[in-house]
Amino acid sequence: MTKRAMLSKDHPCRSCDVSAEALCRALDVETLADFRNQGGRLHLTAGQTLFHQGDPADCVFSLTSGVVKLYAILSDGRRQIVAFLFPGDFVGFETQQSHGFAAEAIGDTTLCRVLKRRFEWFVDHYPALAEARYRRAAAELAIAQERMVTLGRQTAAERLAGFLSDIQRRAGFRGRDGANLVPLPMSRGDIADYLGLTKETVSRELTNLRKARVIRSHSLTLIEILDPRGIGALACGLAA
Amino acid sequence: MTKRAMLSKDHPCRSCDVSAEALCRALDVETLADFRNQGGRLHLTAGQTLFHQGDPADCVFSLTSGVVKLYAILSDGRRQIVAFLFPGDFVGFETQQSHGFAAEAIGDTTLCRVLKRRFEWFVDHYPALAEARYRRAAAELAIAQERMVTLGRQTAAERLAGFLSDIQRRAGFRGRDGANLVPLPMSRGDIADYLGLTKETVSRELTNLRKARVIRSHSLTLIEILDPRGIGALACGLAA
DNA sequence: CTGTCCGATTGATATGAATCAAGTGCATGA
DNA sequence: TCATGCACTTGATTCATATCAATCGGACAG
Repeated sequence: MTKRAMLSKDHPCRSCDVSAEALCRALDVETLADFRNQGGRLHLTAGQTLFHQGDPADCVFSLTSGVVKLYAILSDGRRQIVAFLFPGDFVGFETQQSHGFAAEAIGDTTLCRVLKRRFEWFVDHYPALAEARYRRAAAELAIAQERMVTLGRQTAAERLAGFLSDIQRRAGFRGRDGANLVPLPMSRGDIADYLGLTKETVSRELTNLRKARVIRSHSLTLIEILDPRGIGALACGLAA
Repeated sequence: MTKRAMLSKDHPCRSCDVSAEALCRALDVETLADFRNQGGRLHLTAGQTLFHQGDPADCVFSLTSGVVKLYAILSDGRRQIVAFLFPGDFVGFETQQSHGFAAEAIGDTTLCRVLKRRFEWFVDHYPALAEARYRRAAAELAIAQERMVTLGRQTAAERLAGFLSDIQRRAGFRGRDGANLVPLPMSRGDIADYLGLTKETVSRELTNLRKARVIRSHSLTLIEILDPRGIGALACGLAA
């Protein structure tokens, strides 16, 4: 690629269809050209691990397509999924030397990878990137604190309703008939480990929502929200 | 106070006995003098509210003495304490206009308060402060993620053991006889709402630890850890 | 001292979700 | 087309923790 192309609007990062919130959006075109030369693309298929708990944390990642789960495993096999990462999400806030959590792809996934040292050089030299990184960390913190409320004090039905709302907000889309569609690319077991429940309970609560005509299943991995109000009310713990 | 005093090692912020991790430590003496003029001290007594859920978030705070609880209340009264704040801790990472959580003093408390706009001016002009703020936010995020594991997947006994370890690390001290002392200034109900349990369960589990000779109570608000290994093993979910 | 109050403890019982145990149904390959 | 496997669903039962209900005990006022 010519230098001209690197600096143009045709720069590959500019055509990246990742969400507008991706950290690299904080960089202007010329900086982006430099930045891009630092990293590489990474493809993962379903079930492949990006890193394990305890691995050295020497890279940062930006998710461009697919979904990744971030999780901890306790000594006896209990698992807690700390976050599902969607396109535009960033991995690499940890200031420690090693990853406190494992990361694994759910389905095909593409990421941009940059050496953490290099990334930090950019952060030091481009205040807008530092600012964007801080804002993302603060936003993640707020999300994590909300999740404490869910995990500590909500019932199974409330957790699931909240989960569907969240996914709808982050990855939901409209069908051609205007249907409120929510993709569930992760397994019931993954949802359970995200919500602090078992897969059986997740399954049962989905059935309840279905029977209450609040949702409708198009397939195992695609549901439709028929009653957004109902979901919202449940998620807030307002309904009985 | 003379300008000379403001710039000297005798600057009041320098004699502040807050932990070395306080954000203001990122500022040098001269900057600190400017910074100090922006804010004020705030004293709260037991049970006083610093701010409510939904209040405008126009100030940031640094805790210099005492303990504060940060919590959410659901519509039916369920409560989740998201964090206990100790001296050196910072409040004000939220990027939203309003507080997502309420903050209330547990016992007598002193805080430094700075208008958020002013604080942000300092952040923009002193990269070391921006860096320190980011690192604190990232550290809080890691703590929050660990807490998801606790709240989602640990048993009552594990949660309590982990809690005692945490408090010991943050606020524990040695008795004159070398005893491993842990202050518990918050009520059993507060501990319960922090751990996603009830006060009765907290009380019972404390009794179990006492009977197992893992801890000893000096008073309601001061316990001694007799068997740190035991506590540690339980906290990790290693013991039966 | 003594009574009162309020948080903590302890006990009895209830319950939501986990666990254990079959099915069901869809996708995949022979 | 049919077997095979796997994830999901559904049902029966158990269990950890919540809830309900007495005490207990230290702090404090009178």
